[in-house]
Amino acid sequence: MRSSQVLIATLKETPADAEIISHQLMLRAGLVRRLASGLYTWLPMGLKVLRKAEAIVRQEMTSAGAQELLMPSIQPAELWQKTGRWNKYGPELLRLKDRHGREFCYGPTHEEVITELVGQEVRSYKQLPITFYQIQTKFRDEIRPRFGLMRAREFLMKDAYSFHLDQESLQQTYDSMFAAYSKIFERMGLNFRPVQADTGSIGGNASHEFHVLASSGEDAIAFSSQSQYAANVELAEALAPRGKRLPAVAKMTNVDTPKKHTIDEVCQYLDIMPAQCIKTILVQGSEEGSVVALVIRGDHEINEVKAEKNPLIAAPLTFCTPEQVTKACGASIGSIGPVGLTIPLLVDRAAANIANFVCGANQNGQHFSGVNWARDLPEPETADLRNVVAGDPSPDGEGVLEIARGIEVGHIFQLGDNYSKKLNANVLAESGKSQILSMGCYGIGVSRVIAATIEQYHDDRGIIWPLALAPFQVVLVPINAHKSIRLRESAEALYQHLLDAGFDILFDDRGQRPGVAFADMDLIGIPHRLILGERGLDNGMVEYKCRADGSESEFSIDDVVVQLRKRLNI
RNA sequence: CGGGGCAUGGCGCAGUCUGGUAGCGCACUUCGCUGGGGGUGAAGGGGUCGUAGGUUCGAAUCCUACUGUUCCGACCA
Repeated sequence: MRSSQVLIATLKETPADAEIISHQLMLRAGLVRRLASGLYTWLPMGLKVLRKAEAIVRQEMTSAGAQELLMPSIQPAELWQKTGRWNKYGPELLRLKDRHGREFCYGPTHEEVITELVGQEVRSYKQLPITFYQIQTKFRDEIRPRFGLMRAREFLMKDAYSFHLDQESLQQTYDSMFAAYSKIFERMGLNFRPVQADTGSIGGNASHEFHVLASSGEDAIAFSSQSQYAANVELAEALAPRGKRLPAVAKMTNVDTPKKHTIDEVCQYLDIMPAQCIKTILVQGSEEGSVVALVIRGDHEINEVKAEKNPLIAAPLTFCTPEQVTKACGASIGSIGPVGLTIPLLVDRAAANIANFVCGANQNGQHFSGVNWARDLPEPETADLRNVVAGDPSPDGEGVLEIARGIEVGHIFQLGDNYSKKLNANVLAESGKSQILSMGCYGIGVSRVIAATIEQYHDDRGIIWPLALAPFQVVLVPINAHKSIRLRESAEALYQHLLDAGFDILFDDRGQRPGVAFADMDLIGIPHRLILGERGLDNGMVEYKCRADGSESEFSIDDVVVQLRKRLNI
């Protein structure tokens, strides 16, 4: 393609509202433009990239045996009412009415539609298992869209759904989707990790997320230094400490801690480490109006996902109001402790393992020190309530955990029969009886993958596309073509030659000054650059530069196809 | 939802405090010189100063309301 025929909408300056690097570079390279909060137009150059990502996804879905279809982006409320999600989904669901006053939503996901469809169209066990996928625009009315395309409201998603008679078949498709996802992200050239994940409100047996590793990632993932174990921190189990609790030597005493509320303040005031304190957090219990105390070590954090799974605790996890706190323990936030509490107490394994600790005294401005379980208060009921931290033992017993940041680009679930039951999706089984289908669902945030890729591959000049996602594989820049008919003709001929040889090539025929052309192409991130100038032409040579490592070389024009193929690894 | 910032040409910003009819850089158009990492000179085009009210002889500037947008928070014991 000729650059004079593609919109090259590069920006010299960084737009003020772009915070993270991928957002800045997508705007600067002219891949996208913002229309409204969380809504973006894909410009031609950006769309080329998006289509390449889509193509990879399509190929791997097809070879994993999934069939492509396309469902409407607008869905009737009725379907969502049947599964109960019309009420449950909350304000993220964009609801709308047509001219007759019928209610619809803009689909944030398509479980309802596909389940309904399969329930109608698939009648016999002989047609199973079956997997469908689509690449469709979704809309989720995020509380706070941010980071450009990373957390946009409208985004492009590949979603696949599989249908089965039994768990074994579901597991098989799940495994092949897992493999297909790995293949997809490998082909894109991404540094990624599959991790065990929480199934969230959807429920189900198994779930994995695929994360692109990047320091700007919104998720924390834990992985073992020695084994294959990897999990979202939301899920990663914090094992009980191996060592025995130290003996209770200190005497429990009441200490004044005026106006010291946070763990940090108390620790500084008493000159102790946060690990010697415990913090007590009051949350709503699962019974209406009840309150439960959660106890963790001072240097740890509550894991909401784990906590709300506890039968005593209300989901979603809700912290108590100041009034409830005062009523339950007689002190306000900052002075709560487990000693003498009459409400149910759940203690994290690590917090249960410390001795001679400091905690709130349930009296404002007072803490206890030298407190010990089984002496000053009963031996506690323990639970896993905290986020794992780096250095914790790996839950599989091998190695210790490390923590990294990740961008979630894919998520696969075993849904079971949650949706099929409610939408009555069943088939006749071999026995002649009708049977509810069991389901899996598999998503990839295609537009997010693009942003994640840029987070991983850029430098101070711009984007450095992995070959598989680059808008063009090669760019040909003629230098000073305006001055020389010979050069113009040679450049045209070379362009045609490379086109015929099957390269995905951009011919920069804009006639810009070399500096401008180079800067634009570096910003856009085309992996391989050929430069044709008078100098080289005299010797029948063309210059080559690699975007990723900056290496330069020169080779004969006659040899250019061979040389490029070598560098493109084809 | 709570708190803060911002809104002036396509982009980045100044001007607002102290009211007098809008400016800079980049980009864009034309012409010249130049031509291997965002060159240069000249001449141009482009702005209801977010919207609506109000104060005033006069409002980008002061007041009120609204809208948009963005950042932080919604893990706090």
